[in-house]
Amino acid sequence: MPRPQLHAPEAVLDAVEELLAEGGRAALTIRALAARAGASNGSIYHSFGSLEAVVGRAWLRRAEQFLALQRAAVEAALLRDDPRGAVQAAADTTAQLAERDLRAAHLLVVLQRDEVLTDALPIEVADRLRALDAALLDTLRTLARAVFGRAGAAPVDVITACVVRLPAALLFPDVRAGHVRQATRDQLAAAVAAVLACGLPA
Amino acid sequence: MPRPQLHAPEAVLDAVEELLAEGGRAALTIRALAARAGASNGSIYHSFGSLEAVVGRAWLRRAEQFLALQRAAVEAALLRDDPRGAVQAAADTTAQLAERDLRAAHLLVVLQRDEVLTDALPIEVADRLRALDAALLDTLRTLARAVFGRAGAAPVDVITACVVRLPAALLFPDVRAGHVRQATRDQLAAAVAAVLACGLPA
DNA sequence: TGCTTTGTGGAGCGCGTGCTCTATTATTGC
DNA sequence: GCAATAATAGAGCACGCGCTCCACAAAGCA
Repeated sequence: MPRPQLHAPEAVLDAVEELLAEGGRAALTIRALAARAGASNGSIYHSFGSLEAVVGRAWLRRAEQFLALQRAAVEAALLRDDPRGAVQAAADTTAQLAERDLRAAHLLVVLQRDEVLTDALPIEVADRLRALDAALLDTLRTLARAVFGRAGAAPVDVITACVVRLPAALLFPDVRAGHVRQATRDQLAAAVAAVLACGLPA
Repeated sequence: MPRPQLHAPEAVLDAVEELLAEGGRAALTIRALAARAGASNGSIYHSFGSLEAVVGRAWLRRAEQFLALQRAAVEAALLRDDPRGAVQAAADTTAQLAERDLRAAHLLVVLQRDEVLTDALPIEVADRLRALDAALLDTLRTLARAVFGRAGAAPVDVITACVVRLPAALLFPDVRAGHVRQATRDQLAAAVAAVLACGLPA
């Protein structure tokens, strides 16, 4: 048997989150990461292959956590036969995640998905990222069907506004500031209800 | 008299907008900018002093345009004694600007204010940026007074959600895609009305 | 026609980056 | 003990970056 692993990959991903929280994507360099994780760059390259792959895995870890939370909340509401409550719950997931694990929410807020899914990612990571895209789209379609009775482009777009864009606008600044205020969540709920009431474009 | 200027500074700022539209901030390098503007890097440094200064001036040009548009719309609505209409108009300003000059709106959407106001900016540019901050805050306070009767932190925060955060969430993706849809503007109007109706946090 | 002044062009400097490469170390199976 | 395996450390490479520097060009003034 070979030499055992000294630095757990999970610890490297934690260091990624620390650096991102402190200085954004620009502060996340191989050297800074190695120093923070107490490893060497050679070691990081041995286990991850590239910096993009490290970022991809860090994002993946949190995005999967987020989507699982969202999916559970949506399904619970749908079991209660409450489609609009499901949309509200889906929209509020970022706040939920921030409550449980602020650093996880912070990562997803600081790094846009498009900054993560680049051309040079290892196939396996890219595949899992695309699978997450599909899972989110599936949730959006489920919500569209539950609220509007169908899952075409227009209904899904309205749901996307409620579940993706509005939370990004209202919750993300709070997450960046380190605390999600109740007033913000109330504003979000009101805005989501209003956009849903707006209905489908003519 | 000295040698006359061969490359108009305005043309360089136009080139900035083109590069930002094509590849985001990462694509905006001195070399790319010089090539696009048909100038040399020496020439650009002679008239601007640094890349940050170029970006600052480009942003400034469009932000001043934006704020003038917003201010005019707000004042018109307030003259009609329509405070909530003034908030709606202020929120819709990005869409208005995109209609008149898509590239101007694009610049403001692609580049966040915080990415522009860095430490190393020339004093004059930094001062004008801070003056813009003050002007925006003034507009927000005016709206807060008109709607809520006072301009404390809480009322201003509600107005900020309506006029800054909601448009960023709903309109910016459309601007990036090159076209602001009417349905999106309707959603924004509904969301703004809902957040206003939500009132001040208890 | 110099002289001064200011804009222009582009070679090149120093630096930080992602990444590679290799010697070394730690572990297990024989 | 010794070979086999794989993780580790870190020097170093190539590259692109912002920026500097200076020789030169184009204009008005004497």
